[in-house]
Amino acid sequence: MPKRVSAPDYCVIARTMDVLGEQWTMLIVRDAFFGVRNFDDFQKSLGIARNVLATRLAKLVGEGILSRHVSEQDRRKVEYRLTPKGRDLFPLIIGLSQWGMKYLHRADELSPFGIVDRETGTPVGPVEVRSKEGRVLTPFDTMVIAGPGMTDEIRAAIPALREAS
Amino acid sequence: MPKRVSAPDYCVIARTMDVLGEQWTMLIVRDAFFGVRNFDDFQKSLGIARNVLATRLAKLVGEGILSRHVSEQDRRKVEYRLTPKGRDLFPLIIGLSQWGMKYLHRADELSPFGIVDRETGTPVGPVEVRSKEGRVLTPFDTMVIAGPGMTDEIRAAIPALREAS
DNA sequence: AGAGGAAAGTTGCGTTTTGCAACGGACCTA
DNA sequence: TAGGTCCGTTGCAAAACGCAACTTTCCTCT
Repeated sequence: MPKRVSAPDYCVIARTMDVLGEQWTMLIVRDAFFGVRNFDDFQKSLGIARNVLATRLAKLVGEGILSRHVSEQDRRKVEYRLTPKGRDLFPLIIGLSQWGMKYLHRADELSPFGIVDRETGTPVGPVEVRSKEGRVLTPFDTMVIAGPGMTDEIRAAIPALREAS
Repeated sequence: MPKRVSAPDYCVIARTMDVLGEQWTMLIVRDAFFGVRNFDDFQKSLGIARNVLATRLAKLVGEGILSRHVSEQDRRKVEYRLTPKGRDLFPLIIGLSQWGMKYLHRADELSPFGIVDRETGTPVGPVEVRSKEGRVLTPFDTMVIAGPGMTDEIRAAIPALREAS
């Protein structure tokens, strides 16, 4: 068991990173979205060390993001499939790919693949933050406010949040 | 210099994870969105080791996600601020927090803070994948298709993509 | 039934990264 | 000038990772 990287966990983002933030984890999830199911296919696709892959898959299964099924046809094979909880990572995977496409993709490169709306065949739209009414929001259009669980301890930890109290 | 974790980089998600996927990085970015600016504030807020924080900040600056400014008033202080490239991580940060809120937040817990639309004061809406026309898309509503840069090598690496060619 | 091979991990070992805490240099304040 | 603040750096121990060989279970072919 890897040591827990104890960032203060009053913020759900810190907890999320405890679950998803280890090396390789998001790439394994990406592969799962792309239809990869078996141990060896993950391993070959990623070039990850087998022991690390075993550890990561076990954690993802433990967290309920992947489920583990022994194949009926060939009981040597194990299938890892996204659970609903795992499928809810879809916007994050798409968001990562869009950010990377915008900033990490050289203009002269050709994309090896794309993710499209099955109905129209056109690429999915940009993942955005919106207001309840559907307006697209930038960071400047939002603010952090204290909730009912705010404590002095947390206020002390993130002085920048003071204004938000 | 940390060794590069060379996942095959034909996929922009892999490259993105090379930039953002190290431990602590997204938490540093989160803090930056929350208004944290200075070295010691990052360090105290996260409880991260100082040497690792120094390494991460240097990388984020090198990648153009944060910019580094020496304060005019007090030249000991250094300010790290999000660049436009960094601000474009907004949907990812919000997406992480929403996923965590849905799956990692106990029902009996009180939220210490929330992110709201500055105009209406209401929480931001869910980060979703949408079609060009605005329909919300699940993974089942989308598919992966081969692009102009698809090669046999890549097809071999991700057999599950075969159907997509 | 037996040989060969495929699939999913496991183990041992050397390298790399992280955590910790003390230290250093530059700068500000009194 | 003395003391304190802020941003890192350094040295060392502990943990995680990469590599590659190995084990186990099960399938296939003869």
